[in-house]
Amino acid sequence: MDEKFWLLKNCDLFRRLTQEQVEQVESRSRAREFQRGEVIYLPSDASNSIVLLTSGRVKIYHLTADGKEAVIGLIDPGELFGELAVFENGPREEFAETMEKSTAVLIPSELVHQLMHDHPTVTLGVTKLMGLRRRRVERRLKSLLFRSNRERVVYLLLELAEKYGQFETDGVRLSIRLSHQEMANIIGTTRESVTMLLGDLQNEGLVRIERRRIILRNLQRLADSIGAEPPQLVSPDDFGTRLYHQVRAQSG
Amino acid sequence: MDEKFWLLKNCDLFRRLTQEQVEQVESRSRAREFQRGEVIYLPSDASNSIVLLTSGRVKIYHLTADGKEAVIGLIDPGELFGELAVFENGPREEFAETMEKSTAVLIPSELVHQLMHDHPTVTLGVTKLMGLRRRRVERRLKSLLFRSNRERVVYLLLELAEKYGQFETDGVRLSIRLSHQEMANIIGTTRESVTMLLGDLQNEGLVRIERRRIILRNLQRLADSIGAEPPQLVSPDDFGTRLYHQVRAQSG
DNA sequence: ACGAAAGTGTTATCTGTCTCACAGACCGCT
DNA sequence: AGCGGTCTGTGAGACAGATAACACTTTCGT
Repeated sequence: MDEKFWLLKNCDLFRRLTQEQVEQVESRSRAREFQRGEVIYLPSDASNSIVLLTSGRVKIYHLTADGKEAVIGLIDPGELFGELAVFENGPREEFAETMEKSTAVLIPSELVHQLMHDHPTVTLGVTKLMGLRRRRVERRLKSLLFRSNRERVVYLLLELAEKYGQFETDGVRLSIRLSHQEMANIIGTTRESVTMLLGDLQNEGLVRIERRRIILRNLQRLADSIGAEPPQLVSPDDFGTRLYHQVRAQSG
Repeated sequence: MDEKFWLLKNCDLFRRLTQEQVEQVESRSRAREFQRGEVIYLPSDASNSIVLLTSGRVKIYHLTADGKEAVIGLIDPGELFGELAVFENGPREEFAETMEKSTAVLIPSELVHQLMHDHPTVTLGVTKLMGLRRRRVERRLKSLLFRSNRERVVYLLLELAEKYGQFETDGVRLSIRLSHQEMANIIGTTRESVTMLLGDLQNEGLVRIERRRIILRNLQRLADSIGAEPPQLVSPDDFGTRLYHQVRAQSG
């Protein structure tokens, strides 16, 4: 079996399909490799397929009139994106761009449509996906409205910890590397402010930065400092990550 | 037939149900009237039902640590809300509060669950709803990140025009009345700034304000002034509004 | 391993927005 | 019609954050 589709078979959404249906999805989808910084789709594209990321990382963003990137979300291996295509086939509204070398499977939206029609679990899965992602965006919205830059940075760190945090002896290490500019694009501020604020947090002993890796020394104290709940860390062997490493082990 | 449920029968989501099923929904749901400013649910509530607004207007918001309302969205008659309850029955995250005297039907989420199971169209409807609302939030997010207060106000006006705008001889009138404070809570700024900026826009001839009603003199010019697309106005006889007036005519 | 490109750290200056404070307008009630 | 409460308008002062400009460091491709 083609290893490129390994993830497909095991993706939440398609797990319950019959062998036959999986083969149909495989045959009608195409896998593609993208270099770092390549655009997977852009706003003027007709949205006739949804995308499953199999390795790498993707950012979804809008471009403002003066050329700034307003990042809406990050996508990790095992996650679907561009799924609004299921309902509309007009142009999309956002950019999807790889942040590192990545591979993705493009699934025609008619196919998904058909699967949803035949297979209630698929529909349910899509609904759940939308719901979860919507909640994520709503949380982001609330953590930006009325918030100072410091609060935004801390929120971002906590949010990242939830998804990428790994417990270590001296705190929680974020297994993702973002440039200050990229962080600024997520929280709507400038690169300089991010630099300064991370410096402050380091001086206060709340975080430590070593070779562009961020370690949160004390999750609780960090959360307290902005009156938020400390996040529930997703265990490092969660679904997406597990698959990711398995696939890498196979292909490496 | 109980007039309170008239909307239920004709709501997008339930339109395709059998007579029997509609009756089931009716019998297991309860309609309630709320005064202006009443809270329909709050974050600590268990989310065991979803809500259909039949008249009035509701705001969905989060409360920040220092007591500010971060408004996530407005709900109009015919719209469902609190629908994330379908997936989780932990506590909710937001407040739902009426902005005027309203009536709403509370539908137990197990019931919706069951309907979704039996009736693929219902699932599809819920999915569509989630997707659309997510897109709305994402647009909001992008129109707040990196945006000055002026841009935010203009965005808000354009967004309101899309939903509440009615063509008149001298421009587009917004058929919704929001206080400056309420607008500020939507775009994450202060009441004073909204007052000033609306004043500016009026001086520039872009809007006119008469007795708390806002008229956008020139949609195109307004949109141009912040490098945005002028919105596609939903015709005033759209689904929700139409039903709203029908119901009011019946009960009046 | 080297050089170019990308990312970081830091400063001085300038500007938009928040805060606080108050006066006046309007609105809904009885 | 009148009154109380909620909204609107405006200004002065303080401050967070944007901007711009630069030196330094790290990373990555070949």
